[in-house]
Amino acid sequence: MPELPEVETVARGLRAVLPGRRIVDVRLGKTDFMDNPAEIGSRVPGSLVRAVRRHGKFLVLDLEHDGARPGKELLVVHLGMTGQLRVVPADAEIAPHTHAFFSLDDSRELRFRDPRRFGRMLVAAPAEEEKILGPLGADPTEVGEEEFGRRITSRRARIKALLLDQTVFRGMGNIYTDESLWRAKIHPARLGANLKPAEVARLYRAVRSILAEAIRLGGSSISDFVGSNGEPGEFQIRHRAYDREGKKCSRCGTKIRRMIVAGRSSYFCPHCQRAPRSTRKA
DNA sequence: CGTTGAACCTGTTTGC
DNA sequence: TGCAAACAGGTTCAAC
Repeated sequence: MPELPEVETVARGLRAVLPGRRIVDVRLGKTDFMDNPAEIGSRVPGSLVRAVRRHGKFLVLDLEHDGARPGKELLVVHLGMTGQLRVVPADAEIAPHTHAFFSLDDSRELRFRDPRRFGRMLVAAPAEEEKILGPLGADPTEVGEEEFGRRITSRRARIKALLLDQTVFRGMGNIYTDESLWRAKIHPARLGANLKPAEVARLYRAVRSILAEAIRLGGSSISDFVGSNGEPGEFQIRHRAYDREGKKCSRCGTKIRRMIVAGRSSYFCPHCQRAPRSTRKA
């Protein structure tokens, strides 16, 4: 669920409360989704949170130790499918599947909850950042139109696969990919290299406007997404394609269809988004 | 290069 | 009603 707008929502929420706070204690539950749980337990306590950043779907907390053993650390978190990061009073009830507790110096706690444990968490030295986040592609909210087009038209993979590929663009997931393709009137099975300039231009505008609006509305809450303050997002009410199989396209009235593209459920309007010859009929 | 399917794990929805 | 299958915002890896 957490795609770029949801992770951005969490990042903004954490940014409002964490910088300047000290993490005084760390307690861990299940740790099978952590790269180095023992290191998290030993290297995070005592650190000061300097900044909160988002890189694609990754969240990065810049930590700094002062005193006896000064140094910087990065706490890297990926929310996977069902991950949540929330700041709550230290005595708040513990929700099921809460696997990490970071006690703060203001009687509150940063908690990580993840029922499916598809998330990821690790602590790393700043020098390791490039190795971890370097492979990620361009941020779709910052990329220029020219580079956006180049990354698409230079490839013969399906546009859906390209938008989902985190080494092409970082942050898009199944929801925003379908919403963007619907708005741009492009079928998910089209090949990147076959998109015409006008289509690339439409897609560029669609991606950027969809992501911007989703961020503005705090992301999409399909079943359980909440921001760091526990508030759900509201963009799901604006969905025009995702999870709308059988419902009418809001542009033309044709029923939205679902098909598997790039291994993922893909929702599209068969009238507005014409299929390429390769997949037509069947 | 590009595609497909399975795996990771738990919870919810759907179908018979 | 009840149980099993299908499905879910993500990523990664093997096989073709």
